[in-house]
Amino acid sequence: MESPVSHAPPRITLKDLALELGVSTASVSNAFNRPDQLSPRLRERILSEASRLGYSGPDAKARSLRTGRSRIIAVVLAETLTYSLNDAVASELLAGIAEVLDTHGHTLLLLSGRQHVSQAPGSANIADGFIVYGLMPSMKVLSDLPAERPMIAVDFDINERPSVHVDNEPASHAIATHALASPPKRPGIINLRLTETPCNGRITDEHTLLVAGQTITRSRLAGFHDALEKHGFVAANVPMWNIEENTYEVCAPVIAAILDLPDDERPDLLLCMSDRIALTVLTLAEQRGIRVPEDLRITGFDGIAEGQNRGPRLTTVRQNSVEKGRIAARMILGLETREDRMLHTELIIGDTCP
Amino acid sequence: MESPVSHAPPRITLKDLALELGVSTASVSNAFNRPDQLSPRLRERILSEASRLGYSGPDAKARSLRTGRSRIIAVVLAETLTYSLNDAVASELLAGIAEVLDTHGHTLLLLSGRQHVSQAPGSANIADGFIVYGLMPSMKVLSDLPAERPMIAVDFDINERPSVHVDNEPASHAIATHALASPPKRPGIINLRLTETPCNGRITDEHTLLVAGQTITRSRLAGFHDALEKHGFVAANVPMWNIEENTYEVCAPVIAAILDLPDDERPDLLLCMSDRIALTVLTLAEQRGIRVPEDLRITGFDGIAEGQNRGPRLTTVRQNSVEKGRIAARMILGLETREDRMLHTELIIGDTCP
DNA sequence: CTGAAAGCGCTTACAG
DNA sequence: CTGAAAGCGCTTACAG
Repeated sequence: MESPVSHAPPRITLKDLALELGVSTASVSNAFNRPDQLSPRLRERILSEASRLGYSGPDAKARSLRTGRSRIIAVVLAETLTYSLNDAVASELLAGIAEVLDTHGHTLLLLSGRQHVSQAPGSANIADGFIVYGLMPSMKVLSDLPAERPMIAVDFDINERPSVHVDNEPASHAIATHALASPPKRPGIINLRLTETPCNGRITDEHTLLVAGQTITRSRLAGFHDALEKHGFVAANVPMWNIEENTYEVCAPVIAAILDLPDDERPDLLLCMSDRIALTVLTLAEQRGIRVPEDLRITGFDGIAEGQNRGPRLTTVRQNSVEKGRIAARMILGLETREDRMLHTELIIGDTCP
Repeated sequence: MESPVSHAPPRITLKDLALELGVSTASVSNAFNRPDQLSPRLRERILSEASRLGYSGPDAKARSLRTGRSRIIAVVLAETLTYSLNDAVASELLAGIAEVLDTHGHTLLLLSGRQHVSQAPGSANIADGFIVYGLMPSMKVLSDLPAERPMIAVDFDINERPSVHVDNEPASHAIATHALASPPKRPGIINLRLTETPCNGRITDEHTLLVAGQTITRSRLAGFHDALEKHGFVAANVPMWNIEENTYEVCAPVIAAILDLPDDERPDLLLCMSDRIALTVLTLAEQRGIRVPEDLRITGFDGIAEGQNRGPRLTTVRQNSVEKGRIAARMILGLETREDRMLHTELIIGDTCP
């Protein structure tokens, strides 16, 4: 803190410190890493001298090379970091991961599957393990990671690697069943990233959907469709829209177009694949004087705080993203057996679809 | 990807690869790092053999030791990671930082000033530079960081280090002036982390406030007080409450107590130091049938999306947290001169205090 | 409890 | 364009 930002920083090393003190480098190392390997007296002397000379402990680069471990766990996010950091669900996942890593002396490195192009060799392989969140735009990102280190997939699958999921299909089946208990005239579905090629708007026959098993949104759709069929609707006839990115800005135009349909075409129930989508529907409906739930019922998915700490409260399905993160982190650290996990969700009946 | 999680991973090194190919280690290194240092033919041969043998590039631990640079920038957050990741303002800052780092081939390591206790030597000093966000609970966190590497303070100050701020005092002066243009009967202020000892509720004479210059909320308070005095109020008589953590859960009880005051004691204008606080006031007011803005006017601070993409829209001051992050990141990378910066804010007149 | 020594896996002048 | 060699700063058996 004291030292100014100088051009020739007198970087002091463990060896310098040992020399200065007239002890071996082993003792200095032990003073920092294994207190039981030397006398408290000597340890004290070493630490105080270190502090005096501005030596703040062994260099992490050298230590990680020597020990083969960095105590860093990387989280690889399918989306851009900018998006992920501002998405409530991703943030909760990261919070759960960070909580466990922190408790166990590890730190969190953020990587994106949508990096800037060039990206030379990359510092990714400094990490001791990888938690991969969401369907990667390219599998190359993953194959560049060192295969011998542990890797956990969250919300999608990687060959031979354990994954952590929530029960997407039962969850969306449950919420759709709840919504359909009082029959809508014109149900509609707003999907999230479900088409093979980008589509931000109505899904038509032109579009190919991602294959089941590839994305969780396909499972959510299956749950909706099954419930619709059971309630006498022909699933294929229920209109669907697609949203490319789970942000207000990207959702808004698609939803505006839906809400601006003539009264006799406008859906009176919208099953949304995320709370972000549902909240955007809610805001735009309020702006238009469309009454929720009288004229339009809305359901979400995720159970984020923003949908609950407000009025009207969102009817949704809560997934415990924090716990998802904790489990993934514990598996990476070897505190929990590395095997596929499936978390349960909880139906929350709010005001937007009582 | 193929290889199973085995117990004895046949970790291959650059040297092994060189041996296998019958070339020098320098050539292999150059194949990955400096394409111009060898023939395209040889480079191709090296890369394809590497790929065949499952060598995914030079080990980052060794490279960072050798070069002295890790291409990792650490962000040290004053709050817990769990809190910071779920806070909109912190997330925007991180997004701005990540955007710039990503563009320039760097990655982001998250550290917290409120770590788990023991935390041995720590991997913090693996980073090439440090962006420190918010007043640290203890300065020890900072003095443990290597002093010779660049460090930027955001939203607070560190001796001898450049800082990035927004114009807190003018901003809160401006929004208070706007609010006071139509005179309230009973104005009140809800502060954020302003007391020396924790206080979640009404601030009384018992409490000592943090010193000016130590925290941005003190500057915000100065702006409020100055505007109040100019409008004929005795600042010292305006009731103040304090919130310990900028989350709905922590805000709610304090705000509930304020709103449940008898009608003739309840403030009719609440100047809040964050949008999170203001939004919580809004939600709890709606639940109680208190009309906003007729019975109660509310102002926020930050300009987060959640306060704007909804109805009624929050009246607030927008700070560009993303840009704050971008600037800090550019300074750390040496893309911008390392000097104190002050960003301007923008008054947003929403529906909660027209 | 201490000290001398090897080596983690790279990159980079340097000489050819 | 290529190859031999030094060394980044540590930790860890190992012998004393």
